[in-house]
Amino acid sequence: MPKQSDIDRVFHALGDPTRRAMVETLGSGPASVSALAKPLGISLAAVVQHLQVLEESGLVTTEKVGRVRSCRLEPKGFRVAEQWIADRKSLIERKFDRLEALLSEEPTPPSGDEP
Amino acid sequence: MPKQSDIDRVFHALGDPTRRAMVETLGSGPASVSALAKPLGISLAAVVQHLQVLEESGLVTTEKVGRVRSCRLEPKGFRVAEQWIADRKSLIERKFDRLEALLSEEPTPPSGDEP
DNA sequence: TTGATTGTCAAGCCGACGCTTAAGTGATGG
DNA sequence: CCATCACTTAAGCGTCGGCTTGACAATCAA
Repeated sequence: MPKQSDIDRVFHALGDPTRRAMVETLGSGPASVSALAKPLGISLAAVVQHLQVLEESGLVTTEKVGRVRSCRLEPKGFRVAEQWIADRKSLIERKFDRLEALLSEEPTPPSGDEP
Repeated sequence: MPKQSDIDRVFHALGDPTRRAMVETLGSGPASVSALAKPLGISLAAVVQHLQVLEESGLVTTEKVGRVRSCRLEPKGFRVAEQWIADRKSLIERKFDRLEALLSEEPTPPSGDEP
């Protein structure tokens, strides 16, 4: 089970549109820092800062070979976010089910109480 | 398909730990503004501000009856976030599959090209 | 009506965050 | 070796976001 601080880090990381754009770029395969920077129109330094956040959140891993750092998506962080959302959704739907059961007043309810 | 601005709003809303705590509270059923404020230890005004963000993101709906505003989770916003994450994850896993295919050098590959 | 409850609005404070520039490091190519 | 490339680090700047306080509804109970 992921710790609270893991959840905090992942959602904080995904909260920024620039970082999400980087994640989307990485969706089509590993990329270097400058390749990530190009479509964003911001400085390399800014990208590096975002990468640090993404790495600490477990959404991205990087590996430096020679003078280029290669970045790729990491499933771990995504599972954390996915799980949290799935948990909330299941709660909503459980309520919905109960509501439906109440509203639909079936002709043959579990325990008939109509006249 | 959700618009970019929808995605922005949802992830921005979920990016704040206080708002996520509110969502978790609402997981066990609808609650009033002051009920939401109690476990957080912040002012009512702050909670109302967070509620505005949550409502604009489609994660929460509220309805005022009498002098109490009742807040509940709304599936719509969650689907937006879930979808975005699922999309990224599918990309990661697709890569993984291809990698496995390459690494495992099957004895009977789809199109044999060995000597 | 009076008073308490429940929430809303406006203003302002302040720390966190995203970004920039500038200077520095290490690998690579000629 | 020297220049270039691909980052990295540090410092600083401006804005945004979360929170508070205080004044102001609106509703309910006695």
